[in-house]
Amino acid sequence: MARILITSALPYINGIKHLGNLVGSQLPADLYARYNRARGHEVMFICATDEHGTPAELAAAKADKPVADYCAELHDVQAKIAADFRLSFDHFGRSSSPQNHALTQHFAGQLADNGLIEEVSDKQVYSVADGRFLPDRYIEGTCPNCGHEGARGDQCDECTKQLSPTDLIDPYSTISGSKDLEVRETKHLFLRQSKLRNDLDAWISAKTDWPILTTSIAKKWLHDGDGLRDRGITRDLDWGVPVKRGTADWPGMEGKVFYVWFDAPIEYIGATAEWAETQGLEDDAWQRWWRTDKGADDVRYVQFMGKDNVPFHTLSFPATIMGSNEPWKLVDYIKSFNYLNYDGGQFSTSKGRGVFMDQALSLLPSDYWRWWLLSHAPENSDAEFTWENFQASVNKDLADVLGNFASRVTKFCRSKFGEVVPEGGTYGDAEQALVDTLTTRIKTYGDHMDAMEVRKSAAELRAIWVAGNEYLQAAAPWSAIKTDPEAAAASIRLSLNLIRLYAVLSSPFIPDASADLLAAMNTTDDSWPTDVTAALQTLPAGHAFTVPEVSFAKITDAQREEWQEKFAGTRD
RNA sequence: GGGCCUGUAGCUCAGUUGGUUAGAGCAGAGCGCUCAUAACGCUUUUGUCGCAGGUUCGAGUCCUGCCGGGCCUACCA
Repeated sequence: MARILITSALPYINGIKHLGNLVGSQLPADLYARYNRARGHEVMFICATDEHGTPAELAAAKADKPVADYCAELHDVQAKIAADFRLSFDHFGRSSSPQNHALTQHFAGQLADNGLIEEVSDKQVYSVADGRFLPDRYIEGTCPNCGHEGARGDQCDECTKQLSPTDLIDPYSTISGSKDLEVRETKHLFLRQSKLRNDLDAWISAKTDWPILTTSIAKKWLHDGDGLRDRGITRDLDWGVPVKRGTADWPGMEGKVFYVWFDAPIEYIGATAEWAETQGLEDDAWQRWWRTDKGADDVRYVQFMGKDNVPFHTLSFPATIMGSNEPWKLVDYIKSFNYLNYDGGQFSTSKGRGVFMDQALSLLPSDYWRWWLLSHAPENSDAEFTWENFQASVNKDLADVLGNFASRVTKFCRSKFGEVVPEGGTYGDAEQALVDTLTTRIKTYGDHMDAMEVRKSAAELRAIWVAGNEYLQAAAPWSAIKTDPEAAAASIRLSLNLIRLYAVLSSPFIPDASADLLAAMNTTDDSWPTDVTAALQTLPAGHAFTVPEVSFAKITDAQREEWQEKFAGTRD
């Protein structure tokens, strides 16, 4: 039994995430977590809300709530939706937790002790009306290059020129619209990750089995221009982890907090500590996942994230870990994803374009979304969600191939033998051929899942479902029943066991339907098949079952058109 | 501007270190079955592998150039 630590990139706190966010990190991480649990491994699956930073403060202000209250509320909202999507986190934490505060301050202290923190005085734009320093992109004005009037302080979208806020003509705050801006001097801590460049480069270069997407982004940052640059890790904000050097005050840093991108990945550790607390366990319970001197040596640590998160997970966070000079667990594998687009354009949180997690669940059960999203995961390039494709895929795969199989077998059995596994007959060549096919395919399925090849796993699972229909067609118990009832009984006995097997194999993708099928088969045996012949004898003759409800109702053309219309515009 | 990814059947995608007649699912066509959510099974049509050169006995695969799509470019997170 292996021990596997799985983290999903932290969803930001300022609202409900869309399907593109979901498929880029949380959902594939859940697939991997469920699969490894099913294989009998010890899994720690961690996620949390990322709660600090300017957008959180502004969202709270807009909602007219104290930021702490706002984050607490949105955390609960996100936790509820995650649970409804059957994301099986062992703990869904908060980056604002006391554990993360302490850990973040601890890491900063270690880094400072090791000469990896530098104090840098910088000039930043301060908005008097807003009473805060503004990140570059919260300042807009006229582009000095092309004259575009809506240029942001970091870049002009019109001519794509890189800008500094002070370059802008007639700059104003995008928060208040105020032009009462001034440049103020402010001091910040910088992580001297440039000093770790060679270590990081060697580490990344050794990861030859990582997705190209992951390593190419890391190498770009390592080698671009003068190489990896140092990074500011503090901000002038109220909401966040106060800057401290371990437990001691940090002279000159009063009133400042750590930058959200410094404390967010540390929350992977913090959330595991939160988990221990909620379980009433001591520190060693979480440290055995994270400290190689306390049992984490044999842990395999896998991270899931969208490509936008890759630089922080390949460089900044490892620099924090390495630079601490303490035996913290470094990531072993980073699975990164491209973006999912929506019907010809991008999903957009700010523009409310696309389908959001809560809306999705108001239309259909989570399994529909899980199946489509995972079987179309944007692994090699950006992928696109269209309602036509969604309808066609879900109807065919889930309703016709899998759902109908369970339906035709159980209903036939009920009408001919009653709701009990029939006895009699023996297995022959057709059954052996099926076993051989399944043995091969289940092995392939497992290999793809181990490799986190999400689309290929889905395709193989589907092929396993198809094998059942092929067998049934060849065995044709509806014909056999007339001349050789024993043969029909044997086919149906096998097919009923096949339903149970499908429920087990499918559970990482579609946990609710799998649970329903197991319940209908009146069994709690969800053990992963190692010997297919044995697995297909789990339900013995005489075992009672019930005909399951229709697992997957089809999406009608009318529904599809209605949803297409409904989500074409923007979210209220 | 620079870097990276990508372009394969009508659609969504596989194609290992270059090696025979380029594959899968869906859609289309034909046949079969009738237990089942008009579901299932079998058979089957379609490709100048973005374009143009080059290397090679041999290129979807390697090299160069061009065209199209996308992402990143360090103060959004």
